[in-house]
Amino acid sequence: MALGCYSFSIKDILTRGRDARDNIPTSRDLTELCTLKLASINQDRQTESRDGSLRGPGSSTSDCSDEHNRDEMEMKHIRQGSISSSPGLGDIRNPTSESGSEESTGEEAEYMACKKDINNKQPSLDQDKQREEEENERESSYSTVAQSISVNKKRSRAAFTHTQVYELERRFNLQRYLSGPERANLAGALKLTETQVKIWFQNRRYKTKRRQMAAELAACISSTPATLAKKVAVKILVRDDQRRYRGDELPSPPALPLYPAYQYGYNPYMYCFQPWISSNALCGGMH
DNA sequence: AGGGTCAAGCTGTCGC
DNA sequence: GCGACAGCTTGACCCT
Repeated sequence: MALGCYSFSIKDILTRGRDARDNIPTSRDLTELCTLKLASINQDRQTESRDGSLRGPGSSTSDCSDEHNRDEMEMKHIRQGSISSSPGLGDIRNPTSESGSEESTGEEAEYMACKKDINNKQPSLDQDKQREEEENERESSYSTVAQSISVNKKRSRAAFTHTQVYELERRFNLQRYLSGPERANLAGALKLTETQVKIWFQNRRYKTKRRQMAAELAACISSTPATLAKKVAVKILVRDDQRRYRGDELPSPPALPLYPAYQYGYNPYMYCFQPWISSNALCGGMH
């Protein structure tokens, strides 16, 4: 059955729309898409490295030394503030690290509330320097604000500075996985915690994967719906006014359970098509 | 108000 | 058992 090529779960139905929208590049995404292009080049090498020996590419011994040397050089540049387009890196401050804890706190929530106005007024990368100056001003008063306000348990989300994100993105383009020392170096240079760097890379990998899957799916569906529809195998029952099969040769519908998969305890919508299947497998499988 | 984004939370898996 | 990962989900923030 042709429709079997597209199996899906209820969960997919509920979330696919959002993922598809994720694939639509916003103005902010345009920058990311440029960097993703380079990232995809490195992906295979990183994936090979990751799947190769130890878990995690950064753990591979040969890569580790090279990457580590490069890492040291990068960190040296960062500490010297010599990286183009990222002025004032040495001034990077992070609210969570300022609070002395890896977890988000109520203090941070207060900080973020203060930060909100600035972020609204300074959305452009061109104004990064001015924004960071204002952030530094604000952060100097942050500690006193945090001390004076009772702890609010409401969960808050740390917003990394443009410079921090820039450096994270730049590093992500170089390598999708970081070893422990590399992560520690990067975290130290960006004034983030190792956990924050680790989580950022996890989220970034997942984001990239989601967009790739959505793009492949969209491209495949838009290019082949007619083809898929044509590839339904149908037995010719009558040709030239003559029956081609005897009655007992035809499968009787009641003999075929409607959803046989149910009998074996797995989702009938999931048995054929995985949404992350490659475009080759999806498009080429029917030819 | 509703939807998008994203850091962080949660769960299960895997290698050591 | 621990740490890192994937694959989501949650909740706060932001934009229109």
